[in-house]
Amino acid sequence: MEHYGQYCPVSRAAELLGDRWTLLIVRDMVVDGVSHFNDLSRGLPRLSRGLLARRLRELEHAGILTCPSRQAGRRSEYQLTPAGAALVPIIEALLEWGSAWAFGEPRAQELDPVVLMWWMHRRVCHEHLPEQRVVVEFTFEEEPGRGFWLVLGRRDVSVCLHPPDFETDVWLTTTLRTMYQVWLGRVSYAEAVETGQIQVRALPALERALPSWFLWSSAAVAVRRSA
Amino acid sequence: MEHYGQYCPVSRAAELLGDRWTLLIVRDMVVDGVSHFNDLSRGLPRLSRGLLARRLRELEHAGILTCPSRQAGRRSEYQLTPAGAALVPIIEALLEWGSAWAFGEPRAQELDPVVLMWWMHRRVCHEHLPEQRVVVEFTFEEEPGRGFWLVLGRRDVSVCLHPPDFETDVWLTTTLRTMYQVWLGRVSYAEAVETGQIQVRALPALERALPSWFLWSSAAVAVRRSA
DNA sequence: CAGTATCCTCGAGGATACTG
DNA sequence: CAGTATCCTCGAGGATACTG
Repeated sequence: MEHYGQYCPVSRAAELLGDRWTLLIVRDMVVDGVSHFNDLSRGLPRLSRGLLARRLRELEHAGILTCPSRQAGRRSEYQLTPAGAALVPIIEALLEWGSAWAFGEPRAQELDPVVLMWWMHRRVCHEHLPEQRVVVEFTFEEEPGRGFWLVLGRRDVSVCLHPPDFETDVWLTTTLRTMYQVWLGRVSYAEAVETGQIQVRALPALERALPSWFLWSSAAVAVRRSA
Repeated sequence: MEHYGQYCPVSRAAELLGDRWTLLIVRDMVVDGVSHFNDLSRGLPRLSRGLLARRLRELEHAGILTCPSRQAGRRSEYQLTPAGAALVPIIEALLEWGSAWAFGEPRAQELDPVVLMWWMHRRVCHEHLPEQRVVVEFTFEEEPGRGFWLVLGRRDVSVCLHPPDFETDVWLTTTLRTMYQVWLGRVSYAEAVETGQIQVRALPALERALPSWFLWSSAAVAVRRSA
């Protein structure tokens, strides 16, 4: 960002962090430990890959992250520097303020099923998963005729937008709106099931265990506190 | 700012606060209690008045400030709403991080004498001023042949860019660079005088009292801690 | 997988003049 | 004093195609 021309730590910080998308890239890295180009890109689908590459370069130049493994064709890994790790209080302050003063019902454009699946797959509690791989199929009423699958294994969790090679174990039907609200802690999963906002079909043991598999959003605590 | 399309409190906050200049307007209001259009404008000379007006409208629309006294030709006063007052932790987090990771020597373009005078006049300790009005004349070596005056009265403090109607009581000669460093607490006033970086000419009583007149920057504590 | 290069558009914001 | 209105420029960023 162009310099503000003010000898002040706040404006210096704003120069490095104020560009569009920059704080959301930092959020994903700081809060959820995302570190690969494609993982960042999939979580920020409205950010073009060209601009993501540029923002990462700018953050590197600002001393906020490094990419020691950068090499053509290699799976490069972005790591936060100490300056980057020190951004936690800024993200937390934005989270607290946003939860209290800028949050509410989701906008239509915010209800992206792929982003939600991508977020959920990042926040799975591997230790609570069954030994055997489980496949959860999501059907959202806003997207009829389309399915979304989470393939949950202890080693590896993946998102599928087409039927995976494995049989579905748990069928979950709800609205995108409800699933997002549960993700953010505005409605508890148990409550959504009780009130019929989420319908589950699975073996009873799996149905009972399901809520323990997900950690939900890291923002949920702040959102619930402000509710 | 255009929506990010993510149902997340951090991105919602970034949408409201991420536009260029917005955080600096908030800084001036939250930290120094600036509330009038022209006072904001004078502290942010690189922000055009048209854009300042627009940003204030956006902040009003975002529920961060109100302007109850708006009326043509009236001296309107912008006030922070509770949502605006709740921005303090965000500004503080930016200040701490900026002091630690984005601060250092001033850039040439940051050494604006008018902004410094304007900042200093906002942070005067009225109770410590003499009963009689005092005029301090600043000469900066980077701006030879030009003078800057602070007219310090218990009731009213003003900045003059031309010789005021009152006689100068204190002559202060230094570099803009030094004065900015003292303002931000990177160098103490006493130290700058001892080492000859600031030269003062005044009656001994006034010379002794002078350092008590100024509160220096609200950022000085954080800057000094990170030094 | 993780980008770069190129072309193109549109909107942010400056400059300037004007006003209740 | 505190803005608004108008015109104009330039650069941010999307789209697309390509690459070690």
